[in-house]
Amino acid sequence: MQDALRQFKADFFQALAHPTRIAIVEQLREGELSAGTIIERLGIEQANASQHLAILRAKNILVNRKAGNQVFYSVRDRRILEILDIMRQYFHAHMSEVLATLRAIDKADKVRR
Amino acid sequence: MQDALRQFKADFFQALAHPTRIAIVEQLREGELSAGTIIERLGIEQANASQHLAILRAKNILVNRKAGNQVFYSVRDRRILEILDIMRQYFHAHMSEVLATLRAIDKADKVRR
DNA sequence: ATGGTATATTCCAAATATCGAATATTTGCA
DNA sequence: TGCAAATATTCGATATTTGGAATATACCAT
Repeated sequence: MQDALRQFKADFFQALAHPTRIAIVEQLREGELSAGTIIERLGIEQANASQHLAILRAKNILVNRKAGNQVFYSVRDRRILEILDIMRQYFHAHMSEVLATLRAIDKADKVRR
Repeated sequence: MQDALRQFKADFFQALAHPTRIAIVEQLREGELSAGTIIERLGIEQANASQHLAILRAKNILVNRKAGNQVFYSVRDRRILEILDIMRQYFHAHMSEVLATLRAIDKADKVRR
């Protein structure tokens, strides 16, 4: 049983373990948005967005509502947003590491060019 | 910059996206433990434990302290435990899915046998 | 019915994560 | 010094994740 709980938690974290999926959840902080709006705001590929949305749906982090042509997504449980809030405090407290991440990304960009 | 923050968050979630690593952090809830104690309590391979500990160290979720022969690990920031606490509320609220995970694991076990 | 718009799914290749076995490193002690 | 205990690292095989291209599906309007 303990194992199942841990697997459940691990699955949950795995679902959020991608910058695009974090970005999607953050976009939905204020309320539901259509898939198209999310794609537009994040500037990502349609297929890619749809795959990430499927993952978030499968883990029950998002729920969706069809309205005619469109599909509107929203965060199912506000505790998920609470977790992201704590995360924000957490990395404000450890800003130096965030900056290290930033520098690493910048360096990788330079290599790529 | 926004991207770096998201990458940082994603890395954090990724670090916790494994049942063994969740178990390790939970073991450390009450305070530091040696690597050997963690291995003993979880009943996992030494090499495997060491790899997971390395991941948690790399993401600064754990800190370690050498004392002679042994290495003691502890959770660096109690906000990490807060996040796990919220997770507990979260899956109590969604126990039916936890049970579904449990059943899925059970089923997989049966197939394996 | 036909075409257009919105979204989802499938397929494939590259990248990454995982595990156990073997090996290496560090430290304490005879 | 040399051996044993504790921990870390490397390596190779396998599994999972990821993104893009192509394709499929659902719904609406004409």
